[in-house]
Parts: sequence; C-alpha cells; structure tokens
Amino acid sequence: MSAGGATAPRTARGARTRARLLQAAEDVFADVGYPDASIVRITEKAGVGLGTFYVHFPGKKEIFDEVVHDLNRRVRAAMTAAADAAPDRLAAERAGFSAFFRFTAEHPALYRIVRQAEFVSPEAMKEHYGTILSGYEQALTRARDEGQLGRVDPTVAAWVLMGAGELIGMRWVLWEGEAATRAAHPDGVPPHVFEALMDIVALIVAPTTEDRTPRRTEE
Amino acid sequence: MSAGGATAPRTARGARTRARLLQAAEDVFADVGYPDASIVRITEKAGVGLGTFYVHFPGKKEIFDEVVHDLNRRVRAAMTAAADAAPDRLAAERAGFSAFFRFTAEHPALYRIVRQAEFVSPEAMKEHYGTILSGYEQALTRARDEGQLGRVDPTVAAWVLMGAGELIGMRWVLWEGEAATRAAHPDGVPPHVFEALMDIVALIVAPTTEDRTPRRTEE
Amino acid sequence: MSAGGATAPRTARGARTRARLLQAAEDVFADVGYPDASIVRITEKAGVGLGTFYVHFPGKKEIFDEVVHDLNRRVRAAMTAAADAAPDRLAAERAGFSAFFRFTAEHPALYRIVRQAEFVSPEAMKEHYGTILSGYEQALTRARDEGQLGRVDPTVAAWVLMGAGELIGMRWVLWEGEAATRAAHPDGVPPHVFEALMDIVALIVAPTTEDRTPRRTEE
Amino acid sequence: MSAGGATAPRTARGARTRARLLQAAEDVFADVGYPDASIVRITEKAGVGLGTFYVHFPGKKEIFDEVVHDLNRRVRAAMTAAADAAPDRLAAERAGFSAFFRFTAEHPALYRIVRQAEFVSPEAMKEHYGTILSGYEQALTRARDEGQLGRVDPTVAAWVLMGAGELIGMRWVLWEGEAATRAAHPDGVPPHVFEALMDIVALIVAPTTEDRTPRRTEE
DNA sequence: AATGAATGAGAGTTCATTCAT
DNA sequence: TATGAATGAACTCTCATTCAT
Repeated sequence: MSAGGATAPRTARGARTRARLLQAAEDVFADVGYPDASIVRITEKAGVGLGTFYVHFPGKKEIFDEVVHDLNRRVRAAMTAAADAAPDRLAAERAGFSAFFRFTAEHPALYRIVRQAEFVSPEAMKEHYGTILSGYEQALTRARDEGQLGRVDPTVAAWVLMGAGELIGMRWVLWEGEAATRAAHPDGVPPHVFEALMDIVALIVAPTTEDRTPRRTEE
Repeated sequence: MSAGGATAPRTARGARTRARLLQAAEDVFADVGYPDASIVRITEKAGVGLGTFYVHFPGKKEIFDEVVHDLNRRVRAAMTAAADAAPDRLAAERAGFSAFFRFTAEHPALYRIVRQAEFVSPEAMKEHYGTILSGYEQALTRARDEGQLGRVDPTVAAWVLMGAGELIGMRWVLWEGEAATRAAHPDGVPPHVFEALMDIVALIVAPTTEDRTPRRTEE
Repeated sequence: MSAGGATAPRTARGARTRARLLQAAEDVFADVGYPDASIVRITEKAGVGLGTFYVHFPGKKEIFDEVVHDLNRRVRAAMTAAADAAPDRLAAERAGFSAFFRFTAEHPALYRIVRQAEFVSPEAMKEHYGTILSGYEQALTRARDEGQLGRVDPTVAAWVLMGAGELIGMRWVLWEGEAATRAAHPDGVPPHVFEALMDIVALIVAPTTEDRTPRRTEE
Repeated sequence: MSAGGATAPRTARGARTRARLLQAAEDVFADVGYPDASIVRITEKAGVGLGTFYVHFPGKKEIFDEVVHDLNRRVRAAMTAAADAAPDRLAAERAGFSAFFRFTAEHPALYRIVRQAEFVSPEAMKEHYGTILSGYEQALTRARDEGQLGRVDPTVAAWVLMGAGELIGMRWVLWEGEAATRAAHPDGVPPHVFEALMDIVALIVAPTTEDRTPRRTEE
C-alpha cells in the first residue's frame, strides 16, 4: 500500500469520478468555506455516493490541499503564459495583472479558498504564495539586471505588487464583480481601476534613472 | 453597538467578565481559527463557566464581530496617532506603516482573525477594510490637493498600499516574526525590508513633478 | 423554616409580586406549554427580576401546580354559581355547560394547561378532574334520587358529560373560537352547537319513565 | 408522506432500523412525555447509535408526527374492523367502543401521546381527531338517514361520544387499568362501566320515536 | 424583598469517517 | 469501484437553579 492511502485511480471511470469530486470540492469550498463544506455536500454536488469520496481521497484536508494546489498551478500558468509574450517588464506586469484579475473573476474560488488556508493547511498557503512569489522575484531580478527596474528591492517589490493585486482583486472583482458588468472589463477589473493601478506599477517598475536613487537593501 | 441580545453588563463584575471573554475570544480565534474556536475553549481560557458566555453574548458570531470591531478600532487608533504627528505625507506613511507593523507584531490576532472573516462575517470584513480605507483615501486626497502626491488615483493608491502592508506584514511579521528577534525591529519588520518598502512608497507618494505625468483616472 | 420553602409573602408588596408571577405563569404556560415556559419568560412577563421568582416559589413545578389549582377553583366556582340557581337538573346542566364554555373562552389556559399536566404533574391533573367529577357525581346522584335522572349510572354519566364538554370545548372554543365572533356566542360556543349538545344532554338527564329501563350498574 | 429530509430507507437493514426507532419513540414518548423524551433515550431503547437517528428522521418533531400518524391509523383500523361487522348502529357503537378501549389498554401510548400533541404539533393533533371524527360523523349521518339515530345532530353527537370515550378511557384504562385485572375486562374497561356507558350511548343512538322530539339543529 | 451574574448538566443536531454489501 | 447505513465525539445553545449584593 502506497503512502497516500486509497488515492490513485486505476480505471478511466475512477479518474472521471475523482475529477468530478475535485471540481465539486472547489465549488463547495468557495461557496461555503472549509468548515461548512461537508463531505456529503461535496459528494452530492459531484453526483456520487458518500462512501465514494473515501475511495479517492483519504480525507477532507487532503482534497483541500489538492484543490489549492490545482488552483495555484492554473493561476500561475495563466499569468506566465500572458507575461512571457511581453516585450518588456512593464508590459509583462500589465499582462500578468490582467491575467490574474481575469482568472480571479472566473475562479473566485482561488481567493476564497486561499484566504482560509491559513488555519486549514498553512503548508498549502505558504506553498501557494511561495511559488508565485519566487517566480515573480526571479522575473523582477532579471528585469533589474537588464535595467528595466528602478532601484527597488526585487523581493520586497514582488510582495508589494502581489499585495496590490490581492486587495484590488478583492475589492473590484470579488466585492463588486457582478457577472453582468464583467463583459465590459477586459482586464477583470473596471478599466479606470486597471489603468490607475498600472500608473502606480509604472512608478515602481521603471527604467533606472540617475535622479531617482533610493537606498538599496539586501536581506 | 449594544443593540441585540443579552449584552450590556449592569454591574462592575459583569463588565469584568465580559472583558475577559472578549480577550479570551481574541486569543482563541487567533490561535485556532473561528471554526475550531469552541465556546468551551473560550470560556475555559477566560476562566468562567460555559453558561456565562451566553449571559454576555448572544452567540459565537456576535463575539467574533465584536472582536473584529475592537481590533479595527485599536489598529486605526494606533496608525492615526502615529501619522497625525507627521510633517508631510511621506513621513505620515512611514509612521503609519511602522505603527501598523508594530501593532501586527503585538496583536497577530488582527491578521489571523480578519482573514477568516470572509465566510464568518462578510459585514465585519467589509467594515474593517472599509473604515481603514476611507481614512487612508481621505488622507491621500488631501495630500494630492497639497501637491504631496504624484498624479495617482488616491482610491486605487490606498488599496495598493494597504495590500502592500498586508502581504509584507504576513510575510515578515507573521511567518517570520519570532519574539526573540522582534526587539531588533523598531518598525515591526526587519529594517532592510522596512526601508525597501519605504523606497517603493516614496515612488508612489511623491511630490508632483512635471516630467512624470501618468494618465489620470476617475471613477 | 416551614415546609414549602421560601413561599408565603409577608408584605403587601410581596403579595403583589407573587400574584403577578402567577398570572404571568398562567399566560406563559398557556402560550407556549410547560417545557418551553422558561422562568425568565415568566419573570419578564411579570416585570420582575429573574431571582425574584425564587423568592416566591420553590420551583417551576410548584408554580405550575398552583396555576392548575387556581384555574380549577375558578372554573368550579363559575360552574357551581351558575348551576346552583337552576330549578331542575336539566336547567343546571344548561347553566353549568354554558358557564364552562364561557370560562374556557376567557381562559383558554385552563384547557391548554390541564392537558399538559399528565406528565408534568399527574397529581395536579387527578386533582383537577377529581374535584370536578366528585361534585358532578354528587349532583347527579341527588338528581337521580329525586327522579330527575333516567336510570343511568351517575358516575359514568358524569365522566361522559365531562368528556362531552371537553371535546366540544376543544373543537368550538379553542380551535374555532375567534375573539371576533365570540360576542355572538352567549354560551361560549355557537348557539346551534350548544342546543344540539343540550338535546343530547336532555336524553341522558331525563326524568325516569317506565318504558326506558336500562340496566343499572354499580362500581 | 415520505416528503422531507433523510427519510426513505433504501436497504432492508435500513428499514429495520427505522422501524425499531419508531417503536422505541412510541414507547419513550408514552413513558416520559415529549419534552423528556431525548433522542439518546430513544436510540438507546432502539439499540442503535445516536447518529443513526438522524439517518432516518430529520428531527424529533418529525418522528413524533409519524408516531401519531401511525397510532391514528392503527386505532382507526381497529375500530373500523370491529364496527363494520355490526348489524345496526348500536351494535356498531358497542363494537367500536370496545375496540377503542382494548386498543387503548394495549397501547396507552395513543392517549398519552395525543394529549401532548397540542403544543408539539397541533397539526398532528387536528389530523388525529379530524380523521376519527369525520369517519364517525359519516357513520352517524348514515344511521340517521336509516332511522337508526334519534333526532340528534350527527356532528355534535360524534364529538360527544368521542369525548365520552376519551374520559372513560382515561379514567378506567389509564388510571386504573392494571395489567393484572385486564384479563377480566373483555372490553378494555370494567364490565359494569362498559355497560353503563352503553346504556347512555343507547339513549343517544336510538331509533327515532314520535314522543321524543328534541329540537333539531343544523350548522 | 429584589436582583442579575454565574453555572454546568443536558438538550438537539452535525459530520468526518468506517464498513458491510 | 461504488454505496449508504451506522457511529459517537463534539458542537452550539438553553435553562432551572444558586448566590452575592
């Protein structure tokens, strides 16, 4: 018997059931939160019997971790795909933020689930922020080396920009993002908000100039 | 505030018990999270009988709301007190962030509790961010009118700065803030992080100059 | 210290408080039933502090018993007063039933409370039915001796008539007795029901005749 | 009937458990009354785990309603079976009352449970009396049309007779019906009581004669 | 006499998990 | 693989009663 319990599917039918459970779990965790997301609720949404859950997952925490892992992978893929095509750092930021907000608008689960992870599964949370941040940091470091970033600390800048994305997303995607108006938001948030944010990002991510020489800091 | 349920204490003894329960609730919510914060746990920590809880609060959600409300009031008081003495906007930002990180270091409950509020009590969460943001926004608008702020949208800037504070605080106060090293952090986070953050803030909050004219956005 | 605990009032104020509690208890027991009638509810309705209850009554069961006792005394007084003035047995029945229904209409508590007494306080219940029945039985026995009653067993007849009163009262006073229409019911129930009942009573309570000689039974 | 909640059993084992719970509930409700009939008590008596209760019933009130419904169906079946074989109305009454008292003697739960229903579940109570009464009324109306009933109102007569049965049953079956003496009571109550009751019933349910013409009433 | 804070046993109910089918 | 019946620990909340003031 392998480590993870009764987990890996061995038939096509099993794989399908497993996928349905994962999707249902994502929905339910996002809808009602981890504590109120009962296994029955998940299995009912998935259209399978209660007992079936334990055929595919060892328990509630494990499926939660997997949902977080999935969302993390998908949001990073979306952001990377968008940013990679950009000619310079500022364009990459614009593309990355846009992708992030659009992903958020389509998968509110990301936010709602990650924010609860603190108590449910701190590892999952750290993994989520960790993976995103390390990629971000590398990109910024590279940009700085290429003179595309002002004299700011790439690590701190990465956390600042991520924080900006989080709260702007919370405010204008989750709190105010009605499906009706979303069509008018090509970047996930209202255009004027996106542009205002880009203005600020441009101040941070800007080619080094002589007259602006902030203190440089290292860890 | 004292609207519903068996709430307002009528004797000095009652007021003392109520306060003990509030403090215990803050601790327990921060320690184990809302769902695992049972009433027994709270009353045991407070050193009172289980039934006593319901003499003072109608239920679990209500005491949670009150804890959030309290923390919100206290953190805003701390930030306002610090920022009010500052000569200009940048100094105010420095003082405000410092106060915020120090408060966070001493009351990790703030973070841990607010982040859970999404499902437990969305109103409490919106109230929390709302009150902080509206103050912040006003201060920035005033600063802009006085020429102390670059041509950035004050509302969006406020959310960006708040997001920066949140994630920096999460990363360097909650995840890494051991009591041992805290003495060496006069601003709540390691000095080099604080200065790196201030560098970035300085880019955003900077006197208007002619050569930097980002697009201006209105709601 | 006397048997009944802290019960007998020693001042005029105390007596007033006690009476208010009794009335409140009657109302609350009738409204929500014994199990849901909490002491707080009673004291709130009475307009006194919770602790005051235990100054006047040893406990919940005791006040229940006293409420039953009171209602019993009052309904019997009403029925006796009405029946005593009647010239013959049939007239006495008519007056007695009328008094009973009218009392029921004004004090639905009687019914609702007595019916619950079975489990709360069997003694109280037996006392209630016992006192009413024994008076009834004596009256019927006397009537029989005076030739005003057919050859029916007075004991059984008393229980039959009481049962009739109970269900007719339940059906046409409690279930259907709206305050609005009550003015039109001089006997507590709709006139046609009352007369139909009297027709039946007249069959039971009728002067002995030669051709109707039912078997006579003794206990 | 199987409308709401986690109710209908899908396996034979489930059906057995459900039946055991119903029987246990009937016993416990009758023994200690609704408010003191805790779910633990019921499940212990049924010999199943506490949680099992909620697999089969949504809650306490629902099982109560079902118990009442069951008893109602059974007592009506017993009475109907007995009365249907009778040649005339008086014989039907005799058979019906006998069946009713015997059922009561064997299932004291009926009484004890129905009497509490007032507060627990008024609908259940009304359904109970309603179904019995409507059948009774129809039978009496038919009898009257066939000249087998004196000039009495069938509706009121039905309630009167039912009331008689209730109180006679309460007095001589519940209060005095010891298992020891029951063998000597072929009709559920002591023979002399039964005959005395039948004497009275005979006065009400009697062929129309010219010399007895009480007022006739209609609704 | 009057009060309300304090208490803990016990209530109904939920739910992650196990297991026989 | 899939299922749903079964379980009991743990939860939130109620309330009759005690007691210091």
